[in-house]
Amino acid sequence: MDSDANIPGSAKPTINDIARLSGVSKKTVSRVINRSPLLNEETRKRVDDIIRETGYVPNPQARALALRRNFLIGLVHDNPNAQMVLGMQQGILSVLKGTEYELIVRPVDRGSTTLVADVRSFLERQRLHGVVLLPPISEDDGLARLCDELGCRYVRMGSAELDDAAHMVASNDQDVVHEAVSYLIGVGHRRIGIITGPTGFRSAWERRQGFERALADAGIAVDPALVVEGSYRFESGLGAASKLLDCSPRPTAIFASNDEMASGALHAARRLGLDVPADLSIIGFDDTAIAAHIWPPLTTVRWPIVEMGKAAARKLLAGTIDAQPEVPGEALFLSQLIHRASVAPPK
Amino acid sequence: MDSDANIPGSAKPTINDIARLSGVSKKTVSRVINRSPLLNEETRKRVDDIIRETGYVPNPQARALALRRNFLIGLVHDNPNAQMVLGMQQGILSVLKGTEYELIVRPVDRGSTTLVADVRSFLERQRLHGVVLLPPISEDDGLARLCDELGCRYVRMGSAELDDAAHMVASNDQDVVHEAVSYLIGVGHRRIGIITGPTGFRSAWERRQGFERALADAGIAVDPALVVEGSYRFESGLGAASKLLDCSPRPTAIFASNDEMASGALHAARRLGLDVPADLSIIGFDDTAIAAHIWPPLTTVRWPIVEMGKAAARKLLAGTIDAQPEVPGEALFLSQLIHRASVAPPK
DNA sequence: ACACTTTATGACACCGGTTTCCTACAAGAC
DNA sequence: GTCTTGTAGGAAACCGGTGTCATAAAGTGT
Repeated sequence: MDSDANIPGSAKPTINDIARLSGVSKKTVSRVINRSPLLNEETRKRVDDIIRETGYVPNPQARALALRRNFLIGLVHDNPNAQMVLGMQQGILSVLKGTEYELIVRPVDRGSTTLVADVRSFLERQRLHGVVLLPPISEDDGLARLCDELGCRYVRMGSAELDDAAHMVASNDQDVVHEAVSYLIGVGHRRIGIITGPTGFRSAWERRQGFERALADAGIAVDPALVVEGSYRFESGLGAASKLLDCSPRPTAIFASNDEMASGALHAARRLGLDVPADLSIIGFDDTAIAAHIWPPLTTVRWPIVEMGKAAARKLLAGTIDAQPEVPGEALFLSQLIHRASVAPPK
Repeated sequence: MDSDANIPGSAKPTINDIARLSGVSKKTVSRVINRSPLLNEETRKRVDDIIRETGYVPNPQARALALRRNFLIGLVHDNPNAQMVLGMQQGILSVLKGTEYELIVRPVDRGSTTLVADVRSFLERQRLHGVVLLPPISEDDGLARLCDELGCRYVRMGSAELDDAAHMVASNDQDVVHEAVSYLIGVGHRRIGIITGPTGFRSAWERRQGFERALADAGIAVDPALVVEGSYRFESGLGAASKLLDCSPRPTAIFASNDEMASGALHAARRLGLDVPADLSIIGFDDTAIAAHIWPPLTTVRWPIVEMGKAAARKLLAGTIDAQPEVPGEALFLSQLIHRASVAPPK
């Protein structure tokens, strides 16, 4: 059978071995591998059998050299949220599994002035098949242009539909925040604070927009004192919530633009002796592990992150041999409000 | 200057271009690239200047083919702890940064019967420079043997020093748990429960061992009823803690073998109306984000995970051009007990 | 002055695929 | 029976590096 496939030290078969064994030329073997249509069925079968018998697998390095293109998908990110990055990886990898593509991870510095140059040299060197850009750097149009210029496929993850839907996998942040804040209003809250994400982040802007729209729709004016900027970090949530809870009259509910800041807000409330949700309702965003495990369990918004990763990978593989059917309209994913125990009617 | 380096469409220079421009042979350029010692200083400089001027970068695919070895480090894992996986990635990547190595991520199924075969085909295909094995699969000797057989460098991450220290980056789980439990005993606890990790995991065994040794050293007998197995998941922590708190006399402290189970235990205590730490002290393990953000902030053990990642990468790069000085004795890393607010003397 | 290293470099094959171009042959048109 | 036309498959060059070995020039000892 696989006589020499497992003998340690025995070299792996190459395309030449297969050609010799099946009595055809390299090129014909290559045609078999690449499912060329102009091939005699009988020849194909003969070569195919040899390939199976020997356990031959084409050498990816040689292919990459000849094709000037690697079977690698890059994940370029600058995102501190471990769960998000890993969720993405998981989604992408689940689609890549069984194909000849592999995932290569490239964290970058958003702050760096050489960001675009760094990514450029990475893409040029590795000749990736495609890249997935995670927020916040996915919001950088310069990177998208770079990919276009380099002929590298790309998908941008984001919190809102952008113009180039072809390259976008997005979630409906604004709408779901609208829903969340409307829900707070629905249970009776009128003074609602928001801890926003940092200025310049699309996600921060979208979420804030959803917040303001919900208030506007309910005929509630936005009190600027109830809008405090955070940095998406725990400490900033703690600080921002303290500031909000100093206002008078005190807000009865807070929407935090991510879970980490929401848990900071929870701590701030506790320091003031406030009970959540009796004295203060809190809603977060992301549904990280912490949301479910904190006390009280946090009402929050769940991003279908793994699904989005799958969609991104499918987009990148579209048109290749390994392509999976692309689900139509899967550019926009709907986040979901997860009801737990951090919301109650105001006293 | 870099006349054609940035003209879109202009092909990237190859080794042939450099050879032609500097009037030497390909081989000599290759020698310059690889810092060959038997090279005239003057020639080197001339070629080096051309390389700099043109912005030439060797094609990694061609190198991989010729060398039969890729400049890729693999991260093979089957670990549900996002923070741990990402921390590792971060550590590894910080060492890889600036080198020509890239990181390629490969999650696997521990359960799968084809585990070793999967990893084998992955390694054979990609011809990685080396791999980092994360627990729990790093505990599988079969994989280590496989790497040896394939001539692939590897580093195993683990929770205890194993025999092959050359391939090991470990933490002192047992000792630090001993320290943690001794600390509980020190503040007065006598009935201490443990939620262990699942049987078969080295980390679970080590932590349990540390627990038992600490009790033994204090002359306290281990009550089998106070040892409950968990699965490292939140729900199992909740369940296990409920079981422990049903015992009478009730334990006054619980050591949970990871933070997720510790937070489950916290919930169990809250359901029974128990105050942590007044009625029940809890110590966790991992220092995940949740530990600091939960209420009360969890006393726990911090793995120097990023540092361990760096060490692993340094080990894999040792002896290469990109090698960084290997810190001697960095096979064993010391975890640290982080004191927060979930421990108090028993009533 | 001679053989004998040592040093610096080049020619050429090779890694394992793909692409281009060409040939041989069979089928169909006239 | 000759002339296209189409199809299956092969030869050789190529992708961009590296290894092996040969060679010319310079240095060394006697």
